[in-house]
Amino acid sequence: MKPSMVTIEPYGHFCSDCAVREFAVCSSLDPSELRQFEHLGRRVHFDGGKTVFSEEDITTSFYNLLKGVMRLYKLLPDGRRQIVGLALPGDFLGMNISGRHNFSADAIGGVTVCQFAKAPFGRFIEDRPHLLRRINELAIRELSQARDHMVLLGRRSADEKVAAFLLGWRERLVSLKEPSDRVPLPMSRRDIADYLGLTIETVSRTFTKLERHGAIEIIHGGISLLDPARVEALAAA
Amino acid sequence: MKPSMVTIEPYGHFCSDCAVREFAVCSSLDPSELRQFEHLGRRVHFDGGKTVFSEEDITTSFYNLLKGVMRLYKLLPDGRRQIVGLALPGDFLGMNISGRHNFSADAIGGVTVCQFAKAPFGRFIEDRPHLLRRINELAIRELSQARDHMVLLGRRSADEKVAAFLLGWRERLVSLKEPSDRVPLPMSRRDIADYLGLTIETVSRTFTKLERHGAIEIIHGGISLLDPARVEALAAA
DNA sequence: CGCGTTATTGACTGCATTCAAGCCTGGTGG
DNA sequence: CCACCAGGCTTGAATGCAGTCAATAACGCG
Repeated sequence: MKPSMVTIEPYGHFCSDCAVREFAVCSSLDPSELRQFEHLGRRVHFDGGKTVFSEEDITTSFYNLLKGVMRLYKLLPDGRRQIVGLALPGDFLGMNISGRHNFSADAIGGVTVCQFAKAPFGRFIEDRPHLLRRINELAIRELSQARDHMVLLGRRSADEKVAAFLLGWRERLVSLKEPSDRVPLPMSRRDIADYLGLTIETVSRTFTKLERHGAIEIIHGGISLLDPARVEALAAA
Repeated sequence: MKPSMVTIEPYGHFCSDCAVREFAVCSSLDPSELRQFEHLGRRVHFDGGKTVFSEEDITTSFYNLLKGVMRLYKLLPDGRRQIVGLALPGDFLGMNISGRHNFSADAIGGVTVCQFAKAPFGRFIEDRPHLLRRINELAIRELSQARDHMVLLGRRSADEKVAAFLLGWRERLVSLKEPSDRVPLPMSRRDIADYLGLTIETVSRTFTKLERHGAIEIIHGGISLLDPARVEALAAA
């Protein structure tokens, strides 16, 4: 049977075999807290392309990404899109102060999230400052990434953007202990373009240029980093 | 006597007359906590142009901006600069997870900050989750601003960038209860350009164009918004 | 096998940058 | 008080990088 687009597993009893337990928000919880925590979240699966939440939605849930990749983006009224982040397992989504998500989030390929209803999660945090501290850490880390990305968007050339993207993406995957020189790129050229503030044509041309120069090889579903040093030089640190 | 570039006031006894008490981090503290808090911070004044902290500095202090405007920026090795934020009174600076500031911060015009040594401040937070919660709120607000700015940098034209900047800046000043249609711009054209990912020439040309169209008037140290609706239309929401 | 989608490649355009003068303003010293 | 200078700002002309428009190629899917 073909899986439905959104599959919900029953509540509870899953933290023990959770792949992101060590580095997600839940890393701050001790074993007994973790048992209570299990009952707050449920695993939900989204097929590729599905929208998990939208920019103007009222926030009813937080999400802990367990598996897969998500694009976080904002749209201008005329349809121009800027991807403001690519989420990987361990990322925590949904915090805001306006009561609304201020960006949209789609699954890129299949995705599994741990979904928490806002109110009970809020109550759970209430008397667990170490969890709040952990959430704060993650927010500050994202803020730092956001600032780096602003530099890329505002001050780097197309070549530098693409090179920096490949290295940065590889780096993030490595920290999730994926292998190394073969860099999978599950997102489309359009996604890459919208992440880097470019057009698909420019991304495509730049990939081809890098390949012609022997820096990378374009393979199915990703690239192979043939000459990391050369790519680093192009990224202009 | 001409004031020295950095003036340090003695510790303590200043929260009571602090202009940002209501909306800065300290808004989360009750009166008795505030009295303790006073002894942690000291006011420091920086003249215009002075650097308060630099990108690669090890973090030894946090800062609560009391008065003035600061530019927060990152530099590329070849000197290109991207301003990643403009800080106004009430903003809290210095949080990071790497132990180093990951951006630099200069005073634009004279600035007064409330400076907290990292260790005692950390200890003070320890058993005051409401303060941590407040810091988290501010981080999330900044994250939201950062994402908006990414859209501007990656997907907006020069005209849209400048128009959106003027409106956004006015909005922030209004929320600090500055008047309205006269928008002071204490920062230089270079600062504006580096904030918007443009060159000074483009910023200057765009200002002139807006003025010729009757949307704004360029006045000394700022602009006057003659036709806000027109500027909003140009900003493309 | 054929269709629709995604990616690549090419030719041309145009927006923002670069290069280059000139202007205006504020501060300094005669 | 005014002349001069330095730095910031404005304006103009020319260039070039990335975007647009368009055609083709490759792929995934039924």
